[in-house]
Amino acid sequence: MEGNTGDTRPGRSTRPTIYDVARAAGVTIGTVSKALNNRGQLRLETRERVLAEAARLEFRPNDLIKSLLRGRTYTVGLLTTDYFGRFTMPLLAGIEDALGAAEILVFLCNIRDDPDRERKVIASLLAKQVDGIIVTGRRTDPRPAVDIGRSTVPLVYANTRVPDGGALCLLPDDAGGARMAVGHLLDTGRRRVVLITGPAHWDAVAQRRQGMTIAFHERGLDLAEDQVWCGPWSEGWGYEAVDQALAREPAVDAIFCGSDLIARGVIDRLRERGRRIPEEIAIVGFDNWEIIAEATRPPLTTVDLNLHDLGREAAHRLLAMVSGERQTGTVRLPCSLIVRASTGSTPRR
Amino acid sequence: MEGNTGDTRPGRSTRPTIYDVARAAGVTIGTVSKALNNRGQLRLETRERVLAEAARLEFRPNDLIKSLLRGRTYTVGLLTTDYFGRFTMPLLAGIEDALGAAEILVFLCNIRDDPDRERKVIASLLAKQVDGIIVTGRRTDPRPAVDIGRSTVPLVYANTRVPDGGALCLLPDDAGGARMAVGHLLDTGRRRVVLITGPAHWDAVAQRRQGMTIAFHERGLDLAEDQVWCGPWSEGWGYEAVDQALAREPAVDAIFCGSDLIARGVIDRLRERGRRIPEEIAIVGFDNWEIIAEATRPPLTTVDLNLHDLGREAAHRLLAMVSGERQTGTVRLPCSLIVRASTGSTPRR
DNA sequence: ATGAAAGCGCTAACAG
DNA sequence: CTGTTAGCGCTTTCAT
Repeated sequence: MEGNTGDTRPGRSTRPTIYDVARAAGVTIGTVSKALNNRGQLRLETRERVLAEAARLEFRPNDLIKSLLRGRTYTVGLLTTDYFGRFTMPLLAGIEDALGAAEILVFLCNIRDDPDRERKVIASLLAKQVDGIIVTGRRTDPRPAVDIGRSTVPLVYANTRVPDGGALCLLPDDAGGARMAVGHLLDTGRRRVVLITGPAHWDAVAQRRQGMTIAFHERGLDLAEDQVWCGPWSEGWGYEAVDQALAREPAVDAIFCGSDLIARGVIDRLRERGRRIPEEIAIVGFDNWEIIAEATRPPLTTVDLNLHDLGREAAHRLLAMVSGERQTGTVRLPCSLIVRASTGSTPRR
Repeated sequence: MEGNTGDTRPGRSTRPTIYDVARAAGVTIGTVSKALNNRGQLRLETRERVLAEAARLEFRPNDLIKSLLRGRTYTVGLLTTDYFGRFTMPLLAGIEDALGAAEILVFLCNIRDDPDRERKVIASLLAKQVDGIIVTGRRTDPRPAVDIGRSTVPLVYANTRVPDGGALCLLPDDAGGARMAVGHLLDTGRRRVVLITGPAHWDAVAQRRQGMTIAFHERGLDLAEDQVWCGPWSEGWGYEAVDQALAREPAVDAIFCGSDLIARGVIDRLRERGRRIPEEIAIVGFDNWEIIAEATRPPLTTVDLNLHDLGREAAHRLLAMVSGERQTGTVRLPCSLIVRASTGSTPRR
């Protein structure tokens, strides 16, 4: 006598329900509910018998109904536009940490920079009654706010932001990271530092440049316009930019790169040109993309965006909002400097 | 008069329900249901009035209830162990393609090689009544089957497999990809080809080596033991292995690499040693990790695992299983050869 | 200590 | 053409 054997009610699915357990244990569903949820007053013997039957039938309560009753589904949506997952996956790991081991599950939706897809995904998430939504992106420039209509689902932007001041946006502190990185270069005696970075109109580029400027000012130095080289976010650009930078200022003793990929191109070109790293020129990257940063020769000192922490923070705050707290504003979370051999321990001068 | 204004039933949430629409339109919920779902016989005027009220109230039907009624949730679970998302994200994109634009949503769960976490995630997915589960992994070696107990949720393994013959496992055709890659080398006149690859005990390594052997045999050649170099999956290994391989056989004219990362190390070392690519030595990689493969100098000919297609196929088959079809066995899906400059167009001999 | 019954929001069969 | 009602599987009073 297994499963639903003997069940006479029509239209039943094959999975055992609370009715099956009740019948098997010779009690009513109310009693089963109490036994399973450790509520109410039950004789120990009854409770145990119910539990035993539930286990024997491999009864699994249906969360849909609990959700219906509680008004919470213990699910959240994560919107991303990041095809390669470089940003999304660490963020997701942090989010999962904050949401507990499978306590709350995450719908990951790639909206692929398609507004129509975004609309559909939002509609679907809302229909599925997610407890909250986290929106993330590849870049930190402002994007249009997600349109959730009259819905009041908690919403957090992580590694992206919107013009709307009522929204909560969590971003890495790019400027702070750059300030640390360049501070490290200056404090180890470098003086002719240039910046080779991505497109000037990117928010992250501006932020990091700003951080570099601050590091300079803090030491009574100035960052000149011609020490900054903007180009595409590619290894190839780093490679090319080295020639341009050295042509203008042959005595460069440090290069701060806007990304690890750019740093990789920079290092390759410097080696080809016979410049020793870090003895003659120190290099710092940005992203701590380990597969790159640990493979350069020498390994690359770089800034870690701490996206895992950012994800955790985003989820924590989302949960706070679910509990009724109001959270707004733009928050910058600290980056970390990961020191490897490309900046050396002993400066040249 | 907006939202729930006037609602007298107690314990109501803030979101409008079908009752609100019914009252606003001056009909009963049955009529609203028919109007919203385009079912039954309704006067056009009534239907339009209901729709108008629903739109005005921004009524969004609650999928939880539909799921309850239909016995399907239009959600699937995706289990992964891939922290960086290199394999997961393309797979997910393919899965999303097959599942339609937000028709079906995906719970992405990173189980981090933790059996306990896996158990919890499975329990949670089953409780949430997912329509199916796709299990993926970083490597194609057999893993223990996922334990879903007495549940009958459709299950597909993608880019990973289990010993259980009753399961459906979808894998890239590593051997076929290697055969194409090496065939390409041999057909463009290379004869002294070596393999620099990952750890010998990885299934993918064995498969690719097997494919290479086949390509050799098809042309009446043999792959000798000493033409194969196994080591870690790292750029550093590729770099080192070049020296070892050239020491044993200085006349090598092609290197088939087990991964793009290894190929990257190989290319770097060859350039340092002054060997011209592809004139003297042709290089083929594996993975088509574009950010690497397009940045090597010259750009890398490599094998694409077509994970996007694999994801799509996995989801298609999962849906077929949801519809009652039975699917079992291990299926290998074709890889593609992406020809770039590292193999040249004109062979040397 | 246990049973009975209302209800979560909606669909679908059946009445009227 | 529209209204009524019985569930979907479970939790939670309220009776007994």
